Amino acid sequence: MTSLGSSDVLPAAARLRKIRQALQRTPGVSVGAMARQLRVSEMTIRRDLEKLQQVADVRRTHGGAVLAERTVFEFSYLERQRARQTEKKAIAQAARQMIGEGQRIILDTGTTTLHLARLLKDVRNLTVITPSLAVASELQYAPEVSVVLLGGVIHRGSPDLTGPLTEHCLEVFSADWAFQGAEAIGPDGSVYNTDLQLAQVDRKMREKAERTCLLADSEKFGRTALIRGGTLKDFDILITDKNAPRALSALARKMSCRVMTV
Amino acid sequence: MTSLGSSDVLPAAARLRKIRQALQRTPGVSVGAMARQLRVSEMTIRRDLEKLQQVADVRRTHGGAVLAERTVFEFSYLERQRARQTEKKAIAQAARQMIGEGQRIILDTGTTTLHLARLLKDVRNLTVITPSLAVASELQYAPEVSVVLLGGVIHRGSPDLTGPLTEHCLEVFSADWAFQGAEAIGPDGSVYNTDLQLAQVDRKMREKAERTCLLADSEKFGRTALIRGGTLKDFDILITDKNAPRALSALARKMSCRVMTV
DNA sequence: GACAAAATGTTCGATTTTGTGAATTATTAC
DNA sequence: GTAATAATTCACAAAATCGAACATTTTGTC
Repeated sequence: MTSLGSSDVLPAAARLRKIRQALQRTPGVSVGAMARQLRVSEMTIRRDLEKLQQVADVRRTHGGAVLAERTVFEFSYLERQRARQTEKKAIAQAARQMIGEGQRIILDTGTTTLHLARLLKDVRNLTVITPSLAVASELQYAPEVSVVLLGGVIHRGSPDLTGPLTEHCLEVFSADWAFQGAEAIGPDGSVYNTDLQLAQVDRKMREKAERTCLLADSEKFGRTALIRGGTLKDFDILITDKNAPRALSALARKMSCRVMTV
Repeated sequence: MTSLGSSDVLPAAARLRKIRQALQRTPGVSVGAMARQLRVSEMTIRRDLEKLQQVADVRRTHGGAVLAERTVFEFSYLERQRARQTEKKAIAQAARQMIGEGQRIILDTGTTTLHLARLLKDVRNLTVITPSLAVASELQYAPEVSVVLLGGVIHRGSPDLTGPLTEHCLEVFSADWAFQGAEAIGPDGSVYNTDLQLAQVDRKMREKAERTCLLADSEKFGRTALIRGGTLKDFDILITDKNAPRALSALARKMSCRVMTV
């Protein structure tokens, strides 16, 4: 492949082109390989790569070079659980029914609320307030929906913003609904989060919404987690699935929280 | 010495990409398989995975690694930024020199500031406050940098947050530096933006920073744009490139704005 | 051909990356 | 629960790579 044409050294410009081509084919080139292939010293290749880095989308690395990354902005996170997708979708569907045109709603972080976000793309004149980059991303192109992203600190590997700034942002809003998930719901009706900051943000959200709704599939019941962020009393409605424990209805009623089962 | 075989050994960075690609194809990779496939020791793969976990959407597992779920914001505006790349990079480099460890800086929206963001990944103990999803995305995996995303409304097709909420968020901060771009700089030293909200947010940023710096390549001079957001008086330093007009220096001096040319 | 300028090659100490084996920790099987 | 097995981490030595300085070759110009 390299041996076509003259086996002599190439002019500099041609060498740069060859390096660039090689980069296009493979995920990266090594200084040594290029030097051998183009019959020049390694130092020359290094200087070439330095040059290419200046003028082209080539990035120098130890041992060689790679092509610069494409420019797509992505936030990534580890999906908590793929489990219970069906239940979560059904719960989201039920929540969707409660939202009307022109409303302002607060959508919390979580997989269930993310499902809900997907169902909101065609609600007319809707305002969605959220600390979740995933929710924001999901709705960014919905023409009828305006998305307000709350401020906050970005945590590595997590798709949501939390912290004092997030609470501070919420301060200025008032919404028709707040939809939240939970990590666990104890047998006494306590609602748990994994994280203190998250719990505080959640509390503030409930303050700022006229009505509040908790989305929790049946797996969440009877467990606990690190932070007790509130109780069922704090929610107007709880939406869950058919596998939720029997005792739940009575418990919720005592705490003046309506239960919807899907 | 280099003439030995080993023609298929990739530089480290390329290996990281291969691993990431493999991860994209299959739900997970094992340390052993990767080591065999890439002809390196398992220890090397472990170190690679550790690195990937730090800087990318990869999560380590016992025995291998998996890909974290991604949230993608895609914006098309980057296409036109090809122009003046070299100048913008050089300007960003100069700005980088002014930032020290442990500082808090505000980074505005724009392609030049995005270039600057790329140079900040290894600044220790840095806090970056920004309304730009692109900047936030760029720095989300920098282990030493904490990123505060300001709240605001997401506009379709634009990777940044603006509006009253953004200003409200800025209220609580105070920073060492504010770095901003501009759409145009008039012959009288007026600084122009394309958008009123952006201009207002910019003004607030300057209020909240001890020192302010304007990043503008020479193409911006002598033009105007929709909104007059401020003047060179509002900036302590202007960084530009060699092609900037001669008159600029005198003009800037009159407005007590230091000029750096790269 | 003679000269200067640019490009390339060489050498070498410093730095980064990699491999190895022992000690430690997690996972699995029982 | 415990033992057996696999994976991980740690520390250190070996190997590869880097870049600067200087030597050498090539190129362009008169």
